[in-house]
Amino acid sequence: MPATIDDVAALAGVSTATVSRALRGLPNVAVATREKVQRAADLLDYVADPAASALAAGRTATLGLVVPGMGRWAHARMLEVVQDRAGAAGYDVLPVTLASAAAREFFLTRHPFRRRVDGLVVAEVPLDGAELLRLGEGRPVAAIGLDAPEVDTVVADDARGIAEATTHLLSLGHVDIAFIGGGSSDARLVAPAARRSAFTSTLATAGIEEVVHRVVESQASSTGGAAALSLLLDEVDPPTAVIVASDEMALGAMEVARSRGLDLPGDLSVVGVDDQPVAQFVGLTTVHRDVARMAARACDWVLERLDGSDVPARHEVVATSLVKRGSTAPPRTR
Amino acid sequence: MPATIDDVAALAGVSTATVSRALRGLPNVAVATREKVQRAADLLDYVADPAASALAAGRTATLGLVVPGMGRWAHARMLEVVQDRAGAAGYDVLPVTLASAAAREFFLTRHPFRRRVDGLVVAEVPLDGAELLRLGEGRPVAAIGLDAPEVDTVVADDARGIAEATTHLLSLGHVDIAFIGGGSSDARLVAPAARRSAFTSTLATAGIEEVVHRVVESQASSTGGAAALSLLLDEVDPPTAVIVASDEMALGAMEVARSRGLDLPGDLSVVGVDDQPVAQFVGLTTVHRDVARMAARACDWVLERLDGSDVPARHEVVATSLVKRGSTAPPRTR
DNA sequence: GTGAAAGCGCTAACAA
DNA sequence: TTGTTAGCGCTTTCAC
Repeated sequence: MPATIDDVAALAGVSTATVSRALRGLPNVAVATREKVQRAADLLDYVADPAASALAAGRTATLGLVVPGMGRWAHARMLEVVQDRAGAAGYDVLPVTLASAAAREFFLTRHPFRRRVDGLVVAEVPLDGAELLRLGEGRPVAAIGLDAPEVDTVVADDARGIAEATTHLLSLGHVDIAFIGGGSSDARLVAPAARRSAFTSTLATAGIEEVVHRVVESQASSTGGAAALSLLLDEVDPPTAVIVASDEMALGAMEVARSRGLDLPGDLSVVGVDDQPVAQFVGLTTVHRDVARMAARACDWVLERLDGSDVPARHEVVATSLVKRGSTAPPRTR
Repeated sequence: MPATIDDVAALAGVSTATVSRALRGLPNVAVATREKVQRAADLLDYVADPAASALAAGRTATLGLVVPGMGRWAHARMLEVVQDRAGAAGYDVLPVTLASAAAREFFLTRHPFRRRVDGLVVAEVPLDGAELLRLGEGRPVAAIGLDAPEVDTVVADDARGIAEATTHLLSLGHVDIAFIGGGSSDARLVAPAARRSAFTSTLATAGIEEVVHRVVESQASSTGGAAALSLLLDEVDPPTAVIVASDEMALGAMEVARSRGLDLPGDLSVVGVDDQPVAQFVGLTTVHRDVARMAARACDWVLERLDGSDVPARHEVVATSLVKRGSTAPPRTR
């Protein structure tokens, strides 16, 4: 059996309260006492039982991270970042995957996070402000990619990035551009709608009357991207350029184009979103999103509130930028 | 304040012991009583405090997952799979990243998992049998990609896959083949050494005297792959084919080759390892590893032991297979 | 089938 | 500065 606080107290010749104070670095402990306790703890290889601490203190020292899954690079990266920041502050992070509406409903009604985490960051899971508050049950919540005045939020400036991408394609001379959305047209996610409207309004304000454009929706996976582009290529007059809602989808789209014998970027320019490491290595032009920064912000905000900060909800927009690579070029004149 | 077991007991008109039994589905509870308790719990939106349960029962209902990081696709996927299996059995999963030797040392000596998880799966973190046992402290441990007779292990048949890949290149007519390893030549990881020796011995037994080959080591990232290939291409007589220890590294290598004006696969054939989804979309020939299966096995084994099973340590080798795609072709005759 | 009661190992007043 | 003493909210014998 592992040593308990009583063992340490006995060995150090002090009370358990003193051991608790000394080991947690609380003030009002004599230096000599603290050292004595520390030695005893080391000797016994003592580690406080997190469950007992949590029960007594009412804090679990863990943060919840709610994501739609680990399949997308961005979400895995967010976990890394949150683990890092939270870990430095002494918190564990408990990730949870909420992919389906059923899973979300279960979480909202059965409260598996109740008394299990001290605060949570929710990333790109379609939940509105009221739902986030319900999820939080009084604990600090920060959301990534969601629009909720009630809690801290950080979102990427997707609109700006897509507008840039659209302008880029127009300036290359494309007049027939398509947009492939990431499926989840759920209004609670800010990115999908922002991207779509940035695309259409940029084309509209470009003032080029003869620009042809179309918007299709598909699943946010490489398969989804492939399927959507297939549809577009089947049309009588396929687009010469396409903006795709994520790098994963863009890769799927590129593969379909190649397998149909298209020359990239000659026959088709492709733009993605995220700028995951792979994008660089396949030469994909993409809208860079600072995923690490978003995750760090959200995590830090939760930590701050856990530390007693009680400011009104903050909302940050993180800049995006278009990274031009080889997957975009002027359209081949037919 | 959330409802406690006492609230439920009072509302249902029974003792807390009965509530505890009823809600956990234990036997020896009258049907009527169970329903009454369930109704009270629902009404009060009651959820048992995990900390209190853990303290009282001595079980945390959470599994630890130790990985070198979330950056590689394979590890993110393993987390997904373990979350899935463990979740179905009522366990949370607490992932922990152990990248540096310092972090491993900290974990081994400070026991942050003590009383925090009931069992753990360790994936591709360089730890030997004794260290795994230390980490486990009596709890069930399953390891992925490690060689430890003391605990359950599951490894991919990397040797087989690399041998197949090598044979494939030889049969295409390559006589100058290089191997780029994943850096961690740590003997506690089985894959690196297995791959290297499979490569060299396959070439040796091929009996082709004039085959030129070299082995270099680099970091297990796209940057690492790029750097290693750069070195090889700088040599007077660069290889016509290269086997790279992961898909990420392979992508980096491909990018370097292209940026030097090489035609792929004409001037250089590339083979990766893992077969992550992206590999398909960039047409990368690669050694498929059934990551999901390995994770599921490891997780299930831990769960079984938690369930009381006490069989001797099991060791499974999961088959690999070469997936041929466009990144490999006969060498261009110079 | 159900209840009473004794902890699980720690933290946090409150005293001293 | 340190010790005493209640709990924190459950689970689990052991009676009944």
